[in-house]
Amino acid sequence: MLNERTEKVLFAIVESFINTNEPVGSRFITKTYSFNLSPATIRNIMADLEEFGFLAQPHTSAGRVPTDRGYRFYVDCLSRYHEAEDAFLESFISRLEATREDLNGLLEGSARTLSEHSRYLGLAAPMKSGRTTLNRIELFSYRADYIAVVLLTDEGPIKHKIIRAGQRLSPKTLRRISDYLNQEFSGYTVDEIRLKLIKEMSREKALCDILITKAVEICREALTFPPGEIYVCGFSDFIGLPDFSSRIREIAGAIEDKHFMLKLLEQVGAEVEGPSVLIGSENPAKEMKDLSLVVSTYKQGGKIAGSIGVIGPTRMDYSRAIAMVQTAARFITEALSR
Amino acid sequence: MLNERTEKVLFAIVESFINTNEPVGSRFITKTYSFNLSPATIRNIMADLEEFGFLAQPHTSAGRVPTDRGYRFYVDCLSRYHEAEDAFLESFISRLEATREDLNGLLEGSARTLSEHSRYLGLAAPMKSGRTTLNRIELFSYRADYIAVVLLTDEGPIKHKIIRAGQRLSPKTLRRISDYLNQEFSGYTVDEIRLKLIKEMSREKALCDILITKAVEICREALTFPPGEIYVCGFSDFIGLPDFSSRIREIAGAIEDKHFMLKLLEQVGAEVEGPSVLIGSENPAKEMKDLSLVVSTYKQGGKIAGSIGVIGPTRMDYSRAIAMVQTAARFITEALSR
DNA sequence: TTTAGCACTCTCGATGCATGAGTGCTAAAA
DNA sequence: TTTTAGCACTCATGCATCGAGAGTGCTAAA
Repeated sequence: MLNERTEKVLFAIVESFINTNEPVGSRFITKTYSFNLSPATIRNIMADLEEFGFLAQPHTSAGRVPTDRGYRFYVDCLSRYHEAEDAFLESFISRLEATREDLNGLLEGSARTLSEHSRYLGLAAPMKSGRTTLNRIELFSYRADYIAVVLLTDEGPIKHKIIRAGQRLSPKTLRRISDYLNQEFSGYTVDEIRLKLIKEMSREKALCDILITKAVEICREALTFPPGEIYVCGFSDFIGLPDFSSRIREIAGAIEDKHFMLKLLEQVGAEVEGPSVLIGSENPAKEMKDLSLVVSTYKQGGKIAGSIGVIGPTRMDYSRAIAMVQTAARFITEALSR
Repeated sequence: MLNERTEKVLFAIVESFINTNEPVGSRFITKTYSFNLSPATIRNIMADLEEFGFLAQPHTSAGRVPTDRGYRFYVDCLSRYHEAEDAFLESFISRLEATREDLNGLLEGSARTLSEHSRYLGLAAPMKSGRTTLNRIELFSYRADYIAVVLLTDEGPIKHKIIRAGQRLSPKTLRRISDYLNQEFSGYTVDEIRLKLIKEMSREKALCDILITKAVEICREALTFPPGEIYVCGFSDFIGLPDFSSRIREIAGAIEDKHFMLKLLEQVGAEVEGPSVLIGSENPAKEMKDLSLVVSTYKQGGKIAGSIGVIGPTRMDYSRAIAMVQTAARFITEALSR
């Protein structure tokens, strides 16, 4: 559909726009790149590219600006001949290393590193809690009639919750309850446990064992998680980008909404292996219509354990962003598997 | 210094500016309030107020705008004859009630309620972790050579941390270590424990008890907390306020910096009882120079346990804000003491 | 097929001008 | 002595105009 020369020009235009954030004109291209073509020729090519929907003009007599389709072409090109600037990645990785020792902070640290190096928004989130595997569950009595439930998951992050017991339970009872829960449920994912709980409830009725009833009850309540964690870093740099200004409010709202962000990450990263890129209107949510998203999943024990990525303006530096997200994902995967 | 009429005019001007966010002129005042004075008289009064530093003019022929000193006067007036609109507070309190059941989410819920009702930034933070009282400490082995430490505090929030043990410890050893730690340290504040640890370290050397050595080591590491929690809600509404636009970047940066915010809350709320108000340049930090802060502390068991408040533009609705912060603080205090 | 040349379009910044809101001052009224 | 009416003055704002500059599309020549 496009000959090689046309592709090169398109690539150059997208690249220029990413760097300058100004509509790029025909003369600029001839000066900056050595195609050995006159501006007039470039103009002809540009007209073609506009016709095909890769470029757009903000107004007559302005230069051209990439459309989402233009970016898409650019990104697809990148993945071919892109090995990323090693020198840069070096510093990025060494910064990531700092987060390794602290399993708690691994995700947050990665998100922060990502945002600091890209100046976009850094994101990290473990998979929907339903898929995490329960490693251990512990119960302590707390205050008069509360129970503190601590869930250790295989994926690293601990979750805790304080729930109301309704009555005072002796340490011994608690221990027996937690022993029972551990024996029954550890090693299963939260989703599986939910299923088992339902079965358990019918069996329990037959047994009429008050201890088990209590245990099941506690477990049920402990598994109703709050929104779920997500780490979002780099807000201030991101919000200061000249690209939005007008829509700041709306965008800030979307970013602040953790449910929204989690859903987004989940939808995008769910099944794909490497980093995937969503450009502008390719995004499922309209709040994101002039933002782009680069996400990758990380794994643990062969299973997808969560996702990590960046959000930037559509004219983001995809080359770097992709390299960074990929590196970060590999890094986390590796850190988790030690 | 100011006669009663002058004070009333000043009050009216500040109030008008808070409502309209426009420099207020003499005619506007005569129309809106019934002082039965001509614009000319109001102008004279305004000139006096400007001379005293309560008002300022953005430029000749603009109306007057309150200075920080003007706001200060206004706020001091408020505290005299202000009981707040009960109808509004009613809905606020009922919204707060929803957060009561969940001790985990109490602070976050309050911050969110605060921000939703004020449209400013809602803040909540427990006191510097040094002052929290350790209720219980629990250890589990996790993975090969990690230990998950769970600290239950009297104040409600649980803290957890995963630390590297350096070697595999049997459940039995762990239990003995945690028994020892609980026996020695529960009931003390984190600061006190740090002190005790130092003493312990010298004693331990004498005893040469490898178990105690290990215990002390673990405890030391577990007590080095990350930044500390702070809940900040309502970013998007706040950032959308017309007052900043230009300084968004700087302000967003300050807000995102948790260390900064914690320090701010601590400095301000530290010792005072009721809600305290810092207006514009009264703030210790220059990033906050055209923001105002309304903070109050909440208590638990008679001790100050943390602070809660809102941040808004200097022209914020102080009357409402103060009432809300006060109510929220009382609410939390009450919820914690049940 | 490429390119030079040219007319055309549109943005952007500067300039000038009228308008209106608001002030300060002065002198008269209360 | 205090209040007010009147008036001259200031300044931001909006609007229209204008020229410069950047960039385009088209045509005709290379």
